[in-house]
Amino acid sequence: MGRWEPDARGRMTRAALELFAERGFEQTTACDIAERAGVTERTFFRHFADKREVLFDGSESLVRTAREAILAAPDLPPFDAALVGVVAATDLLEGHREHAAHRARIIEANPGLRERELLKIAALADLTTEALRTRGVAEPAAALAAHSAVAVFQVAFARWVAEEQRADLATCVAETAAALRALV
Amino acid sequence: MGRWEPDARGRMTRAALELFAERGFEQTTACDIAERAGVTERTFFRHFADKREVLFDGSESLVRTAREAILAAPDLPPFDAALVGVVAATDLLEGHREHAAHRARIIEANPGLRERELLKIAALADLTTEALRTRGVAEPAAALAAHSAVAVFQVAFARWVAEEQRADLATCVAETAAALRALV
DNA sequence: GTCTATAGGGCGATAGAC
DNA sequence: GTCTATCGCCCTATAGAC
Repeated sequence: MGRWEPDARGRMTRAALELFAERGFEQTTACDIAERAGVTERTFFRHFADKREVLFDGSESLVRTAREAILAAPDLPPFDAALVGVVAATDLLEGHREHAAHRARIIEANPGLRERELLKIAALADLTTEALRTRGVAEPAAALAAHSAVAVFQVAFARWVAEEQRADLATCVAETAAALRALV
Repeated sequence: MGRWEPDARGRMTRAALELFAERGFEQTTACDIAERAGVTERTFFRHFADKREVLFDGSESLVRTAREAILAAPDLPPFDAALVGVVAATDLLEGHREHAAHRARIIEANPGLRERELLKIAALADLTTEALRTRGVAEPAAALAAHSAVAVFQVAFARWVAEEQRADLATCVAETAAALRALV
């Protein structure tokens, strides 16, 4: 057995989610999280640029999945291509509605966390724009299609976790996309 | 003459813009800004919740303008009503292209500032959604129309400050809105 | 205005993996 | 030997409390 327990990163993300739920984000110090995970505070900051980042550990793979799906898709109109990326990203969340809702509640309760989430969503929009451009879509169509698809994702996600509906996320996205088309 | 120089708030916002441009956001402390503005650090934090906030002093009136324009508008389809709000907000920026571009460059260079800007944009989307709902628009149409209009604003603003074009902001918004309609 | 806790970066030491 | 993860201590700026 090694000198340290394995999966320090996973232990830290789980500890953080627990502590934020128990006593709130602001009332939890980076030191508390590190302690519960069995590492030092300094190790925490080596894995995560700041305290908020520990809640967004999976976001990079989500964005990468969207990007790759767009690049691999058949030839489609810009908005449809952007939706392909969003749908691929949502696939990673499907089946984890409880966890997503739990996490969303923590983020909603703190403006600083909301801020960070918006940055991650903006990154999704930016990478989607870039992927569309790689597929030959010109500006401003690429940026507009990307922002619209991401707006669909946001609205659909909010409805999905709002508990009233039991539909899966893919269905929410499809319905919301149809609603947008009817609207503009 | 009073005990203190007037317009401490204005002096602080100007000092901050200067210092951020001269040496960057991170290399400027709240203390530096206060010093150049001729106030104490404590006074700075009395006016602004945190260091970033000093760059977003006008954003509240922008959002309020958008909201009031929507509530005062004649009866329109949801997306058109949302655009009325965006256009009203952009009126406040018209004629200050140089200043807007300068400020945008500072924000773009710092992820933390980008984060704050996204929060302000999200506030614009949220208030627009709420205004549309007040006008009788149901969900998810209200949220989708608001997000789409704000996306148009973001893309149009980016093109406006990108220097190549000399068109005014209202023209950029109109063209971008037309592009979105053609797209979805 | 003063005091203080927390965030978070710098640097060197240590101990395993290769 | 190099590379990488962890640790410990020092530091400053932020931002809230009194």
